[in-house]
Amino acid sequence: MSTLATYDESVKNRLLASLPPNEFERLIPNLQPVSFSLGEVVYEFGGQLGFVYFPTTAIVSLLYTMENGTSAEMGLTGNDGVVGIALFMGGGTMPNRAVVQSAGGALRLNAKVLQDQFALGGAFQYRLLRYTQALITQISQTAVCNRLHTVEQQLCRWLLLSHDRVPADELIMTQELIADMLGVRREGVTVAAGRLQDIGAIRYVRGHIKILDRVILETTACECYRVVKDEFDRLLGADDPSQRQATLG
Amino acid sequence: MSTLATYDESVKNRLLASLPPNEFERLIPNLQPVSFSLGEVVYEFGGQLGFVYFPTTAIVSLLYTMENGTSAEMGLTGNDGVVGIALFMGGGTMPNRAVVQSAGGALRLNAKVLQDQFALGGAFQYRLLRYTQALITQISQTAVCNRLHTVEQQLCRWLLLSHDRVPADELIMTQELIADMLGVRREGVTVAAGRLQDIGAIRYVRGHIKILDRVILETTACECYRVVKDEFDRLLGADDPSQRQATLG
DNA sequence: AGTTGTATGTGCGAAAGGCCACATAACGTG
DNA sequence: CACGTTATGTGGCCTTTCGCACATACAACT
Repeated sequence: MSTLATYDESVKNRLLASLPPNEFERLIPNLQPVSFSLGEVVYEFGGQLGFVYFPTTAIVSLLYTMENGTSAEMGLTGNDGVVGIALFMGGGTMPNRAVVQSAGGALRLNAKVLQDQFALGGAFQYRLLRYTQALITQISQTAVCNRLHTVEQQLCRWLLLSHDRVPADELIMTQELIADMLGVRREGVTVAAGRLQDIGAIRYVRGHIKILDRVILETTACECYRVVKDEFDRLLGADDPSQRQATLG
Repeated sequence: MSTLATYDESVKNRLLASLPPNEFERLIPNLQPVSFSLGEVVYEFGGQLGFVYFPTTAIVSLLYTMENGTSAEMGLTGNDGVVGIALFMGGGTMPNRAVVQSAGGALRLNAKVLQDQFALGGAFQYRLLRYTQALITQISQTAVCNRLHTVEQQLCRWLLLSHDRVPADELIMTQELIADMLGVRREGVTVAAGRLQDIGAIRYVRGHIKILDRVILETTACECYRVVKDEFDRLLGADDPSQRQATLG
């Protein structure tokens, strides 16, 4: 019934693309391309997941929502990772929501297949766990950033993280939504974005943000962006599966 | 050379105690009891770990330190978990520090043995990953809490989390150190702690904090404490390894 | 072209928390 | 028991952010 994913589509997700050929090809017949629209909810607080998703062009935000309705973003997953880590970590559900922050495609993988492949302990397991560790770093740094840095710094960090995960220089995102992500007021974002526009780092019109100068953004951002970026590069970049024995036949 | 851990000591760590007898007994000969003093650094930013540690009576804080020296706590590990997840998650190092927040004992396990046992994919792997997921929840909730809640609420959350992990009603901890953990000023803690003392929740004298009334603390705390507590109970409480196939012979 | 909805800009007062300076109080040590 | 050290208490001033109210501006559709 469902369309099968092609090789070309599957390599767009860097986690999948980093797998050795035999594991990669074993997965392809189980991957189904899906399309996410802006604002779509991938999973809800405590909701059981039937699939994990490997974004190709979509970006998904992990959001925590408080009882009083305020929310904040913990992390971002793009074509570098996977949404739904609770399925292989063993908990089944997570106490947060995953919302599509940038429309695009993803490849979904059935939970049962995922768990079977994970249990084999090969490069797939290794990659999934390393990605999870990178995600932990991102969440941690977000926590610190929330505590210690200004809205402007956080906005820069957020713009850079998002920009890293889309192919274009334009982000489709209103200031209102960014405010929700950062857990601040919309007005605070307006003011900070206005400053960034004044110094020529970005230009924005009604929900369309153009990244003009990454260098300015990087110098205006707090160190948090770089720490997260470096750790992602370290953990997901150079492929060195020899660091761990492959228990694969 | 090193003393071996006894059965009685090993069951004091709940993660170890939850293992089926065959896996538990296989680990015991590899566990060495160690003793941590207050303030001792278990591992540094980026430092290679030779061991993981299963606290029995000690409590270990995971701290992020900024370039300007300010720091904040991401999570807390007591006898419910393990310190050094980077060793089985595959990254080797983590960009944070682990500091002993409450002196006490732990059991250490050699990295190589850990990885070999982890690769077997049995209940041990299952438990370690579930604990890691619980830790992710704790870190995430800390992030949100930092963003949205008052120092007083955070102090309550912190006192409750710490109290859950020690056998006594007294915490050995100065307000200065608590301020570092929460990423706030020492004076802010003084004021908040003063209020909690006024309403009869705690009593403190020079680094000795007595928990007098948990109910008051729980009502004064934000929801964050309960969310984390519930998730820990769900993930680490009832033992149901049948949710995942044991690939053990 | 006008209307409507959504997005953004701006200006207050209030609150929380940061930074600084210093006062008090407990404890240990000689 | 005098002293220095460490821990806690307090106040004053400043910055950041919040919360609210409302002004403007762009975009799409009739």
